[in-house]
Amino acid sequence: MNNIQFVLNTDKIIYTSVGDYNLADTFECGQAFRFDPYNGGYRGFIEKQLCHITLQNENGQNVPAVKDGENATLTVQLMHTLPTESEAIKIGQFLSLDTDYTALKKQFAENEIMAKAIEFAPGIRVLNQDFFETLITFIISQNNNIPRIKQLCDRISEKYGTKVGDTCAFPTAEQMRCITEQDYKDMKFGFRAKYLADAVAKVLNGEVDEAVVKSLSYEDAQEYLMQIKGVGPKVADCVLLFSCRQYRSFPKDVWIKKAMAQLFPDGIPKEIEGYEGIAQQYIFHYARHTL
DNA sequence: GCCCAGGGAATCG
DNA sequence: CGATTCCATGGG
Repeated sequence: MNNIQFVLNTDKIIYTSVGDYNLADTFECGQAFRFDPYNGGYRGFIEKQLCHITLQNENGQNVPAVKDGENATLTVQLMHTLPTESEAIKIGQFLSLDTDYTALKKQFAENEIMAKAIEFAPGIRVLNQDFFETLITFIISQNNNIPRIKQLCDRISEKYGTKVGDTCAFPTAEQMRCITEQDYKDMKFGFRAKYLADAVAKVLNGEVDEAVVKSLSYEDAQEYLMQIKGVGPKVADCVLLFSCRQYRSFPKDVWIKKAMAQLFPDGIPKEIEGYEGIAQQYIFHYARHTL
């Protein structure tokens, strides 16, 4: 892991020496559901704080993406509070600024097909999101499409989350304690209603504990999460990849199954071993836009 | 009306 | 075991 370099500037955190980052590819590739384009960048909650994220090139101009080797900056403006140093580090970790993607992609690209997938969206980063939010949003994601997943996540945030400015944070487990199965059905969550109720209950009573999940091996963590009704291998893999840094977790949705059969009929290439989850994001994006 | 969506549980052979 | 089938909802 790399050091995260940053400067604190009253209401902003400016991360320096950033390369290889595309905001749209990162925030709209289906790993996060509550970030939206805003004022030349993206806006959403990181560590419960409403953040405005922008990228600047070497001349300080706002840009949607920067390439490998470009000496760019990434600015996170906290919209309603002032940042501390420890928050800056956590936010940098959320944005995956502590992982050397240039080196990872060089390794992946030794495989020809991976090289093509990477070329299609080289600026994707796998975010390190909040555990509970990731668990709930990916239970919502099952047999569902991305626009409607976003809509349902927004709906539950507006009704139960903390209001901040003109938007709302995703609710905490405690804020979701009062929601009944019937409430979820009334909010059009359909057959996922009982799954959501079970997940919230198990987090609240400690049967599912974030610290335990993060202490377990990949296999044990996946099995542990699957004690929740409505959490199977795919949802568990998403939680482990997008909120627990289990980079060998490899979520297999309908797109990936299609893509793997077509692009990698002989199975997972050796070049991505140990980091299948990160490689998966390039393949997912490539498959969704070209197959 | 049909099909599908970042799946999983229940059921069946 | 693996393979169907059903589950709610909304968009195309």
